[in-house]
This record gives sequence, structure tokens and C-alpha cells, in this order.
Amino acid sequence: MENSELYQFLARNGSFFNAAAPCYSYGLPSATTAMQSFCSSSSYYPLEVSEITDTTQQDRALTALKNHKEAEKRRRERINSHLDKLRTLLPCNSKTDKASLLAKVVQRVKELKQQTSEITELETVPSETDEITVLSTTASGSEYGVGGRLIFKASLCCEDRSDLIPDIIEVLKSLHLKTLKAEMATLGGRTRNVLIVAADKDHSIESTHFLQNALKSLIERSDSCDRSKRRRVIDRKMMV
Amino acid sequence: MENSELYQFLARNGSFFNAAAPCYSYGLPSATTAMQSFCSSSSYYPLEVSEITDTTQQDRALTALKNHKEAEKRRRERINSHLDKLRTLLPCNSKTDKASLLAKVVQRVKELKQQTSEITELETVPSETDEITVLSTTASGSEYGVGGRLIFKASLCCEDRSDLIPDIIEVLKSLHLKTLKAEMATLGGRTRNVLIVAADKDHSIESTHFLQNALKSLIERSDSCDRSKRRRVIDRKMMV
DNA sequence: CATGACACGTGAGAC
DNA sequence: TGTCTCACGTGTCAT
Repeated sequence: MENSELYQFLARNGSFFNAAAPCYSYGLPSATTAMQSFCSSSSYYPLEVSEITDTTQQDRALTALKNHKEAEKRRRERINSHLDKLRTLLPCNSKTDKASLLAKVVQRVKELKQQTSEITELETVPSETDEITVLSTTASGSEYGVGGRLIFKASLCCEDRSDLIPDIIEVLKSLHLKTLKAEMATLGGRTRNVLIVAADKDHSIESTHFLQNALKSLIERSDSCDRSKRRRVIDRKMMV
Repeated sequence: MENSELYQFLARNGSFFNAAAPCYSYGLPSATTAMQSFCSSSSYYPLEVSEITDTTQQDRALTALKNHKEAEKRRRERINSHLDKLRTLLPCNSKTDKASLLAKVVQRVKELKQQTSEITELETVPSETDEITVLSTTASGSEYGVGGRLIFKASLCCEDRSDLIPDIIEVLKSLHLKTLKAEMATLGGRTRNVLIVAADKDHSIESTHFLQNALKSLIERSDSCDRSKRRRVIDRKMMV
């Protein structure tokens, strides 16, 4: 508060303060009363020299204000430099405004989080019943370079057989699907394969059904084989 | 500029304006001159009623100022809401300040970008010379839940042989390395395998050497085999 | 001209 | 105590 008074005084009497010391009003409702009473006090204008008693007090207040001003500027620069860094990391030019930039950042972090967890987390404990699930997801928007392709997560659980893997590879090859990650586990003669595959640009969401059907026919082929030798083995987990 | 004058006038004469209309100085060096000349003009204080000529002009200015104020508030809220969203997405409490939060965001986006590109991009064109490279990287900081494990990217290029894959699997199994992704390509009797493997918590950076040595012994085993049948085949690219 | 985005200086509060 | 962070209202510039 006194700082403002100092500013007013210095402005009217030719300040030694390097920066210009302007004098115009500034609405800040929450801090009104003190200044308002000051403004309406008879001593407000003109200011008498006798009121300036402690010069060192002024100096301290002025330097404090100056420090505050500069610290605040540094703080702003720090924040903005991080925002600029984010601008280079995301697909956007340097003119995108802060709010939109942060919106993009939020979206991007969410996507990457989902994508990595999806790639990283596989559940490969075989169940007793045959299962096929095919989930599709667009892994990061098309403008990001890394992804933009459709990602399928296919999980099939069925009776184990030796030529299952080659058959799966054949299916994926014929559908032009690129395997990002595959994990297989067998337990008690049953197997679960979890595949993370990326479609090329020809594919659309509809390819989900093609993949699902192809895998279904795989399992049916497996069913036609002999399913007599249901051996119980220890949890043999193998990763390819 | 006129808005400030209005504020001053209204403050001194009992404003109808809902918010309090304070009067104290406000330093803004870049916009000083006009206001300074206004302050020093004889008509500045006291203000005569004759100077207020156009009431509608006042109203327009006031509403404009009000709109401006509210719009700015909305803008702030928009930015801050995104920052809050980011606070929930990142491992940090709601008390972390903006700059630190944004620093974390920058770091996180970089990490995720590197991790996904590392997992997604494999180069599997075999070369004519034997090669082993093992790179290690911590995929996302340990506090993020998803990763925290050491990730190795191993690339080995050598003469093709039928039992290379089982041998590799055996090596990875013995080292307790979990395969996140594997890709193999053969061309002209030579093969390149690129593996992205994750170490469990027992491992440290030193495991890089174990992996490297194990793969080296693999290649040497391959060398001892017959390397006579150097057949030239078309680019047979197979993904597992 | 209105509308929006930004930097600025400032008071308040936390610590 | 001073130091840091934040919200605020404002001037300015661009669209």
C-alpha cells in the first residue's frame, strides 16, 4: 500500500526511479478501502514534504517492489519457456494460444498413457473356455507421425497345438497386419495368445471383423484336431 | 485510457458501478505518457461536471471494460482448468506450482514420445556383417506405474539358421527378460533380429553386458555351423 | 469496432 | 522476516 503512495509521490515530484512512474487508476476491488480512504484524505493532494519522514523506508519499499516486479517477470518467463518447449514437442506452430496448447497436451498425454499401457500390459493367462476378443483403437492421432494407424489388440484362447503360431502369422500376413507385440502362454494344454497388431492405412475399423473371423476359423481348425492329450503342465510361459 | 478516467471520476463522486472503484497508482511504463500528461493537467483534480458530456459514451466504455474483465477471467479459468487436468494425469499433487507442473509435463511428453517410438520403430534390414547392439533405457520414470523397468533394445545380425529363434528365447528366459516386441527379417541367408525386452526389477544397467555377451555367444555358435549354403532369396520379412 | 490473447505490475497469502 | 506463487484488472496489439 505504501508502495503505491511512494509511486504517486515520486511521479508528482520527479522521481529518481529509473522507470517512468505513471499515475492512473487501477481497479482492484479487493484492496480498495485503504487506498480509498487515503485518496479522500486531505493530505492526499498536495503532498507535504513533512510527511516524508523516513527515506530509508522508501528505499526499502521501492527495492522490494522492484524485486517483486522482476521476480514476477522471471516467473512468467519460466512458465512461458515451458509452454514454448511443449509447442515444439507437439504438432502445432508457435502461434497456438496457451489454452489450446494445453488442451492438446492433455489429449496427448492421455493418448500416450493409454497407448503405452496398452502395448505394455498383456494378460496371457489361458482360460478353460475358447475366447476371441478383438479390440481396436487409434493409437495417437494421425498427425503424430509415430502412430496414426489403427491398432488392434487380439486375444485368442484355445486348445494348444504346434502349428497355431504359424497359422496366426499367416493370418496376420494375409491381412497386412504388422505385429507390434505378441505374447503366448500355455497352461494345461490350453494356450492364450495376445497380439498387438497395427493395420496399414488401407484398413478401417471394419477390419476388426475380418481379423475376428480369421481367428475364429483358426480356432475351429484347432477344434477339428485331436483334443485327447489334455496334459497338465506347469505354468510354462513363453514369450515371442 | 478513458476508462481509467471514468474510474477515477466515479470513485470520487460515488459510483453507480457495482464494484468498488479504487484510486491508486499503477505502474505500467509502456503506457505512461498519455496518463501522465493527464495527471499533470489542471483539470485532473478536481474534476468538473461539465467535462462529462456524453453519458452513453461512459456506459459503452464501462460495459467494454466489464466485458474485457470477464473475458480475461474466463481465459484464465480455461488455462487453469487444463493445468488442473494435467495435474491429475501426472504423478503430482494439486499443490505443485505451474512452472514445476509444466516442467514435469515436458519431461513426460518427451519420455512417452521416445518410449513409443522406440517400441514402434524397428529397423530389421540385415547387413552383411555380424552386429550386436544392446541399448538400454529407462522407460518412463519409476513413479509412473506403467513402466519403471529397464528396457533393452537388442539388435543382432548374423547368419541365418533354423534354431536361432529358440536359442534367443532361451537366452531371454534365462536372463528373466520379458519380450515386449520382436521382429525378424531374413535376406540372402542373413538375418537380423531386433528385440525390445523389459528387465524385471532385479536388473540394473549392468545387465546390458550380460545380454550382449549372451547374444555374442549365440552368434559364435552360429558361426561354427556350416555357412556354405548362402542362398539368395527375395526379401522375406517375417514378424513374430 | 468488437473480441480475444498476451504481458504487465500489483496486492494477497503461504511458508 | 523476505520470498514465492497466484489471481486480478489493465493496456495493447492483432484479427
